[in-house]
Amino acid sequence: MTRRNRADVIAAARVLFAEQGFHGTSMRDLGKELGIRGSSLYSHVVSKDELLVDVVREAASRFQGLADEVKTMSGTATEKLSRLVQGHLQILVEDPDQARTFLNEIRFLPELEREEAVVMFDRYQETFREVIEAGCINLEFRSDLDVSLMANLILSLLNGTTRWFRTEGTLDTSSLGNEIHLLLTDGLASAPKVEAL
Amino acid sequence: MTRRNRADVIAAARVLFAEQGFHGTSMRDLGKELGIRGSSLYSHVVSKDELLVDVVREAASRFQGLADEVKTMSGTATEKLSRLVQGHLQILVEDPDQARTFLNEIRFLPELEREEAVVMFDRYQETFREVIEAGCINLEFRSDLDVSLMANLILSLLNGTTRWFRTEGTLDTSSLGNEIHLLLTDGLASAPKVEAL
DNA sequence: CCTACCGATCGGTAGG
DNA sequence: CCTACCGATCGGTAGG
Repeated sequence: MTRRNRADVIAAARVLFAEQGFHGTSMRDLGKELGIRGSSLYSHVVSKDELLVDVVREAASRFQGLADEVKTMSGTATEKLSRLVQGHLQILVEDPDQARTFLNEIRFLPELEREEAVVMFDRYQETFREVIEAGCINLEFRSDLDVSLMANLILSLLNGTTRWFRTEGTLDTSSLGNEIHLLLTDGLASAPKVEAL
Repeated sequence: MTRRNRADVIAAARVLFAEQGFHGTSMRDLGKELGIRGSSLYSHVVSKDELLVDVVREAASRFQGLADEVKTMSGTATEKLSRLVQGHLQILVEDPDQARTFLNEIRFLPELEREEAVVMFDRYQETFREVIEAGCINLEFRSDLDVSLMANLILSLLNGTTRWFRTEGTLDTSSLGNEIHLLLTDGLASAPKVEAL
């Protein structure tokens, strides 16, 4: 085994913060995961808090990237929503530990960084609101929708998948995305929709 | 101030476990919340674990109660789903701290109690599956639905509301329930549905 | 319900 | 990256 670097330490933090929580993980736990002493981590990192900050920031930047992509994308609101759903799921699935740490441990960040993360996530959520709003205006979606409520509901649904969706199962990620998008646009009900003119 | 009892200690645990997490809350924190020493809690409770067990069990029993109600209820699948949505939300809203502790801290239970809680929650989720399944069979819902996937998605959406829904806002709980039920059955899309014969 | 205390563990530092 | 160590805090007990 070669020497560990900062990236290794952050990788261990993603895993253990996701599994045991930030407060349930000690620096010695992280060291054990890497085969070194807890105190040795301080040659790579200045504090335990910093590790959480790093994991949350890398997740936030992924979400930001998706938002930027959708903002410059052409297509209907339905297509943009589909891309948001698929892209969001992809981020959750590509690194589930990073995603779970982001979702569950964000509240344990130092105040300044927590506020920063909250602002970032609201900017991200704003993209959802814009897409839904556009769909309401051009009548792809019901025009009486509570836009920010719907954004909250959609994100709740997507983020909740981290609690039970496993790529090892029979359903792959893009199929899950299709199912979710269909549920969001058409619902569970069986009657086929009449096409709007 | 009169002497505190076991119920007071559990009440404090609901609040602090929800806000700071199980591992982020010390017995001294709980004592401070009640205006007594941390060590004094041990005249009401045998361990810190026991507090988490109690909070999780009381939440689980509420969900079980809702499941029992719906199982003996008459009506269409759509009506039963609506009752599950409203009832589930009511439980989350009536004691948000209890609900958040149940949802987020369940993984920190001692193994035996954790498995017990997982079984309980699956029994509860089974009620959702039964209602969806019935709706698929009688064509209220699309007959090709992946039933257990839909149950997971619906519960993800409902449980996610604990992260942002506040009763102090403009939207009351039953209106939220109506919005969610409408989203689940009919989706976002604007075209009116053709009635099934 | 309190004081006084236990051994274990915490995040982190010094010095190599 | 290690050993040795710091003061603070942890869950919990004894004895009143």
